[in-house]
Amino acid sequence: MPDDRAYPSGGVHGQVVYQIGRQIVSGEIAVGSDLPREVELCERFGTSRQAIREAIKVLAAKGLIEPRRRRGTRVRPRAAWNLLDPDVLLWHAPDGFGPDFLADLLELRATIEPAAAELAARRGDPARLAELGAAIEDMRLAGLDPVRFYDADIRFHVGLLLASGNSLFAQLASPVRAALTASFRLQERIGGPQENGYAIHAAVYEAIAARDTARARAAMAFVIEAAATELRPVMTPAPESTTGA
Amino acid sequence: MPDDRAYPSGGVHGQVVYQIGRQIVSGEIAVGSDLPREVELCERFGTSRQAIREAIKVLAAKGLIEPRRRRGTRVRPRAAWNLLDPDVLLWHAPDGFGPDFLADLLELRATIEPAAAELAARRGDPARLAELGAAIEDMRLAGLDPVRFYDADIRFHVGLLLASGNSLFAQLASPVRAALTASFRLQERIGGPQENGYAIHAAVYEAIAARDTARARAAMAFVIEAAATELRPVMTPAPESTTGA
DNA sequence: TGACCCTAATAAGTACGACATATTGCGGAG
DNA sequence: CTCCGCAATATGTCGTACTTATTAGGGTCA
Repeated sequence: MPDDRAYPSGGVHGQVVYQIGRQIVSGEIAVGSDLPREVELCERFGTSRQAIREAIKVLAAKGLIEPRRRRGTRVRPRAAWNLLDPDVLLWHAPDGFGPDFLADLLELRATIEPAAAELAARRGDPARLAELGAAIEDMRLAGLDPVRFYDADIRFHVGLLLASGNSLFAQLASPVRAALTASFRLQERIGGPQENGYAIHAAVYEAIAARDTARARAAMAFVIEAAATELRPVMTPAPESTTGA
Repeated sequence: MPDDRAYPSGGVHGQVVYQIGRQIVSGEIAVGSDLPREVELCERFGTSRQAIREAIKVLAAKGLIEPRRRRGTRVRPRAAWNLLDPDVLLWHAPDGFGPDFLADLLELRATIEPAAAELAARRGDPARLAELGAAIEDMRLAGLDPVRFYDADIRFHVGLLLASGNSLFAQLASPVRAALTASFRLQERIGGPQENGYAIHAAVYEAIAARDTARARAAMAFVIEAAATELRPVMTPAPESTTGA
């Protein structure tokens, strides 16, 4: 699982970043409310003010909070959060994202990934395309084994963004990975991977390998549409649990 | 200029974040190389280690550097940088992005903005659409005044992303704004705004206001294509200056 | 009574000094 | 020549003291 997130990480301040970050993203600390004072956080976490301050600076760098003199440190509105930041996305995961955010993620995928497929078909680096082919082959070998299938699936979709040759598309690997992970968890409730999963992905790869830009785009759009169709009935019931492990 | 960046900001540590961030992004501190030791940075900036450490944590949170015990703090490969982070983008601006990165930005715009136009046409909040209309009207009034035109232009494109109703599309306001700002600077070399600028933007707005999704998408794609066509001759000569203000 | 200014309290910002800990490279023993 | 262990190094953590911006509240004057 080649992740790019940095928090949670070893070290005291990293733990604090994760704890507070999770509490904010999960809504436990409400948007617009004030964090406890630094000294109070020191007592709560049993750490020095140095560690607390470093954690606050990290969270502020990701747009979650805004420290100000005398007023204290306030949680910024969600629109100000760096939602595409790998860490911020990761902190969403335990709560399952929620139907609205998942829908946004799917729309982003439906927009980006077909374009990425087209670019990869047009100018994709052969080495990258080989990795895509390997991922497809692993999907075939995985059969109905969910773990192997999902792993190969992620490798394919992320690899596609890298193969697009666009550094900004590559940045969207985190949200795509997050969306896939969340989708897997939902799909498991209705019984494992789709039977046609391998076939529709292979169609994308073959179009890219054949340098057929239009077909690559269309095939990829179909993959996303299939995922959206499958998820639609599952994601409508909004989950209420905030205590989920 | 409604910005969402946080650095440069008041305060000592904010200055350090900006200085080092700029040096890394501009290449003055090479990728893969080590930053000076914290104590040495203290002397150089004339600050305490506290401020230096907070700055390092902020830059690490944005993926630029990776501190490690005993080894020191190393500049991470560019692929690890959070290129969509508003601050990281802003730190690119003084160097003019460079042709490759600008091309990536344009591809991102060409992918995202037509989709955003379609979504805005489908379900855009009337209040947001009104803002779009106001921006269009300002573009008309601006005539050939570059400053007014560019301001309205940015308001239109950013407003469109907000009107899409997708929180992740909204996150891409920063890169879009960055791309527009960079484009303006290049276009000025070949003589101000395009004459048909207002007309092609107005076409997008009218399609959205008429809730015509297909026309909105097509009109927006045309706007981006026009911008790309106009920039193509200007952005090929790679700028050499790193000393820019 | 109401508006205004000044003061004091507050919480983040900065600074300095010390120690802890992980990691790497070097040198000696086998 | 290999391997083990020690020492050097740079970040990580801690504690305390002081500074500064900001705001709330009280007191004064019109």
